[in-house]
Amino acid sequence: MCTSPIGRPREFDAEAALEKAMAVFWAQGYEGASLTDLTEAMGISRKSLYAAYGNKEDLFRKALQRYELGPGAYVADALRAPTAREVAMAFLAGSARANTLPGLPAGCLGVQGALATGETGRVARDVLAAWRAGGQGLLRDRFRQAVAEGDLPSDADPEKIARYVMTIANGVAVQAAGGATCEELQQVADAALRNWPPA
Amino acid sequence: MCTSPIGRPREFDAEAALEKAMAVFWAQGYEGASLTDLTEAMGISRKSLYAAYGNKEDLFRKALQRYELGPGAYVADALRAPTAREVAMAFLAGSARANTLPGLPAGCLGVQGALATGETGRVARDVLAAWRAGGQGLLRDRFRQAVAEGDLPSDADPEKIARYVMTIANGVAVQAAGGATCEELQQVADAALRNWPPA
DNA sequence: AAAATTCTGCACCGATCGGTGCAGAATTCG
DNA sequence: CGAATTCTGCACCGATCGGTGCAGAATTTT
Repeated sequence: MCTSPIGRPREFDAEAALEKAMAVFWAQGYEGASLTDLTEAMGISRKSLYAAYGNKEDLFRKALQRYELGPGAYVADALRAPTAREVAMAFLAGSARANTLPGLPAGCLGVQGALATGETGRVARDVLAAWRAGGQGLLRDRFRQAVAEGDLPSDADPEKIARYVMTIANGVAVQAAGGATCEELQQVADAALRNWPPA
Repeated sequence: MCTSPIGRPREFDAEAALEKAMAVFWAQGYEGASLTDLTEAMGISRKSLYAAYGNKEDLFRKALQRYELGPGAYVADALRAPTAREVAMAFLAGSARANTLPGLPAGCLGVQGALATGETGRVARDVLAAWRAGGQGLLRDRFRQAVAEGDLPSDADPEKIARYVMTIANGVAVQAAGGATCEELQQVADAALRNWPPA
């Protein structure tokens, strides 16, 4: 058995470096983040990056996972709220907050990362589109459960409600990228959920 | 006096070619649209492009202006509606339609074009961010007028209402890029304006 | 000590980028 | 006709891209 592999041990914190990479992708998008940008932010050499994370696309996928567990954790939190309305409120409030975190890029990695790209960024764009669609699916499932529980009226359409909520969140991300503050975005979220269910 | 300049006349329709360029920028973003993509879609040579439009950045600016007069004309139309609520409704309905036009890219040029880019696309990104902010300002001014006319209550905040409406429109653009249909987006718009004013 | 592994850092690869120069044909003026 | 202008198309520029190879030092194991 071997407690640690033979050879010189890794000198950098792989998790901390991944967090730096996440921030770069977040701020500059997949294609806008060059390997030089990434390695400089992560404080490691090109070779170390490839040895530790694979290639740029692999690094991006890992950064997206890191985003889900860090700044994007509000999604999972919101889904645990007791009622559908509270789910929606927590989701939008979390979105407003996560899109305006001090010290981190404004907006949402899932929006900023690769809405439109050239051919080289097609995979990243598809990954993010699927990621956003997945999140919307989670909301829909949660609202379906609410209908089953009587928390939402039986004629409510979970799909439409999920799309409504996610559309606001997407708009919030774009607004944040343009400089809107958390407070301003929270007001938008409040207004969007003034009557419930929305559809 | 000279009715036409000396020399061989231009063989392509500059307006039609600009429309093609607009579609390419719309679908692929500023950086994602290479000169080869553009010239192939426009059906002209590289040299003709530079002679007729300047450089890539100039072409992008002209394409954005073309967008305002074509697919984006719903904004100006909506602003002419008689009441604030009708302005908002027309704006969101037009947004839903313009983001899902058959034969043209899904989404909004102002969103797709350059949310996040590398250094080379910084100018384009700033142009688009300013463009979106400008549109929001137009809404705000229109809502200010509505307050002055008594169409909106005197305690209504035109700035907040404009931001609310624009956030929905931004979210609609992202949704459309992900494949949402016009009908689905219209339902979102309906829900967002169910109670009025929203804030 | 010897082997194994990872480190840093630089040079280099082929590909693509935006943009330009040049040659030769085409067309319209005086 | 000759001058002027724009056309097409290809080759080329320097820069940057993602990714790799290599050399030599460092640090761990057996």
